[in-house]
Amino acid sequence: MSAVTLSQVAREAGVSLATASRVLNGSDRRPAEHIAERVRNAAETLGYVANAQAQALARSTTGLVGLVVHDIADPYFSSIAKGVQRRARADRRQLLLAATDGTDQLDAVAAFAAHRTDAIIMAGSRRREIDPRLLAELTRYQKNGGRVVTIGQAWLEGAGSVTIDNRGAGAGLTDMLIRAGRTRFAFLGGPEELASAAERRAGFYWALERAGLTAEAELTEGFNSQGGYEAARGLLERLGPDAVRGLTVVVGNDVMALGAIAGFRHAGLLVPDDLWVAGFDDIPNLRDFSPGLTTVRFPLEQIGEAAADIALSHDEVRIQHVVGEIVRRESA
Amino acid sequence: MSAVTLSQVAREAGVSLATASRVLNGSDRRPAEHIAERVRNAAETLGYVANAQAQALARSTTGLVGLVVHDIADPYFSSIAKGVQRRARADRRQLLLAATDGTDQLDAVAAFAAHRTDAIIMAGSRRREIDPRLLAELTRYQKNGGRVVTIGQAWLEGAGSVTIDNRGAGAGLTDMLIRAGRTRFAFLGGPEELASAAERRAGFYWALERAGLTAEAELTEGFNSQGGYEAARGLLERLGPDAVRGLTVVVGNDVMALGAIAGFRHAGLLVPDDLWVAGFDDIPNLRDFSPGLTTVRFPLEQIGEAAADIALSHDEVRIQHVVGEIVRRESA
DNA sequence: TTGAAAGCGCTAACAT
DNA sequence: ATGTTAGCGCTTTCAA
Repeated sequence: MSAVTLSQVAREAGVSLATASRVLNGSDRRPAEHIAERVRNAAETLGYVANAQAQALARSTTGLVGLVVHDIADPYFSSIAKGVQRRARADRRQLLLAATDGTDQLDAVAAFAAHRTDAIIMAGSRRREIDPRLLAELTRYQKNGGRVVTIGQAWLEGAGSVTIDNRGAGAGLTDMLIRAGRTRFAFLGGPEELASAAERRAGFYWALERAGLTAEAELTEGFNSQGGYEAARGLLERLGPDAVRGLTVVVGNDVMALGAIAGFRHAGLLVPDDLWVAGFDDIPNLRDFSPGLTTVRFPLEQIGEAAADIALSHDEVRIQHVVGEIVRRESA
Repeated sequence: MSAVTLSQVAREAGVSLATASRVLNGSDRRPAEHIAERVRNAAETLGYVANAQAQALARSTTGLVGLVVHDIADPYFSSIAKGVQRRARADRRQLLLAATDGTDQLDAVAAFAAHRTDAIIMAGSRRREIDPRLLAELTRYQKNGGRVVTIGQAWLEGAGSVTIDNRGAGAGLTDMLIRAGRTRFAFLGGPEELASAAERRAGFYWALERAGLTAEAELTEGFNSQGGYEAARGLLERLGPDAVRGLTVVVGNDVMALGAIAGFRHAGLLVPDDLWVAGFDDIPNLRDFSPGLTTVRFPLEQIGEAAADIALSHDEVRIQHVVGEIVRRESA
């Protein structure tokens, strides 16, 4: 990575380092136009590309923002990432992306801290019990002037946040279904350590209880398509096809719900003919799916943008709350 | 972004800067264990986090790899990104991600060059006619020691590449369909400037021609779900529902194919009852889709990994060719 | 084995 | 308005 340096440009243009810096890399002081011209020409002919590392060192700010997601191939996270990216680019910031597959959030945060990102956005599924080392790392990062924004819940003191009303979504969705006349329910959820999974489940039970109903079954699997598939098969195994017929199955998220529908279908049960299924998020690929999945919409890209906005804003740390919107389609 | 510096650690430990550097941030020279211990303790109590920018400046290598995609929310690209990320992490590299929405690849590359990424992976849809400024920027980047890897086609001299056999896939898929007895075809494709779109289309026509067949229609729309939907509606408008019935519709990629199927469905035409549809890529969310989509599988995550592998490998630039595998499902 | 010191490329006081 | 120069935090050669 050798490259043309500023001083080479300065020499070529016959000006000082400082002048070259001023014309090439913004400054409030504007050198005379004829000299600026000379510098620009020199830069052009030499092929100068500013060294962001050196600038970062000198300016003590990197223009980097870090995003931690669980799985970038999951439409939930990739939609959020798209929003973050868009907002970051509007500010000419670069995005450092880490996909953690769940475990090594700590590594990712440490790497971001080392790279002195100006902000870190945590979209990774928050575990209910947060690794104290992760907490310590983030806290230190904040103490050093870094801004952190959490998506989902506001689980870090001093951090900005875009909170998602998972519990309300679970309750609202279930409630709507009950009012639509449904009485027989089951829940397929993700690991209870995932806060969002746990909250959606809690909302589900809260609505059920309020209506004097009880769930006929609950299964827990991975918070992904495969998990949904397995949960569906597990439900069938546990209850038998006859009992599953007529059930309204609330599933922890859309990706998992699609997997569950596939699982039921492979067992010969069709949604919405034999049973009903609903999910959460309203991920973009739902659009092409048939039957249309009843779900609770969270505007994922906007959530990403909002998180980036908080991360990049210079005023006080904000917490923004997002409430889902129930979208009724054919599946339930 | 103030933070504890190495010299603070060195002072605290009562050793020189050099020694502290050697124990904390790897080196072939290993200080005595008892002194290393002291340094590590000092770093721990002070909360030292190495400054990657400073290290980059001193070492003249950043440990960054840049990835340019078209749309990170598109499963094609997010799957590739997942593979790249995985491989990068195995090398403890950080991933700089840019989503370009098609146009500003140049900006993205310039930013990566400024950040002195060790490598740049271009997964963005390559336009047939490459912006000469983009070419110039990448060439300069290479001249300065940066490695670039292109995914799709090998369109940059001196760059590594994971090439995708789009033409072969188009021909193979169509050929298979013809041998299965299909005679009436249509093609729904993406913009002709996109190299992959154009190649798949070329393969389609090549196979058709060889069999003495001609396409009954061809439409071009956006290379995404929405484009597929519109193309389907357009096809219906052009040919009328009766002529569309019995058609085998080859679509430029899976995302677009799913959109097309939805478009047909909304018009009352069901796949595979009324017509057939096939796509390309075998994106992961196909798994839950019904009817199962006949497609040509390209191992997206592996392609990403391979690209990263070439980008990070120290030996000569490699070009790896990936041939698709036809996956026959219910849709065609 | 350990330390001193010269950079790495740039910015921003401070001088002129 | 332009130039000089002292860092920014770290690595690495060269001496000790």
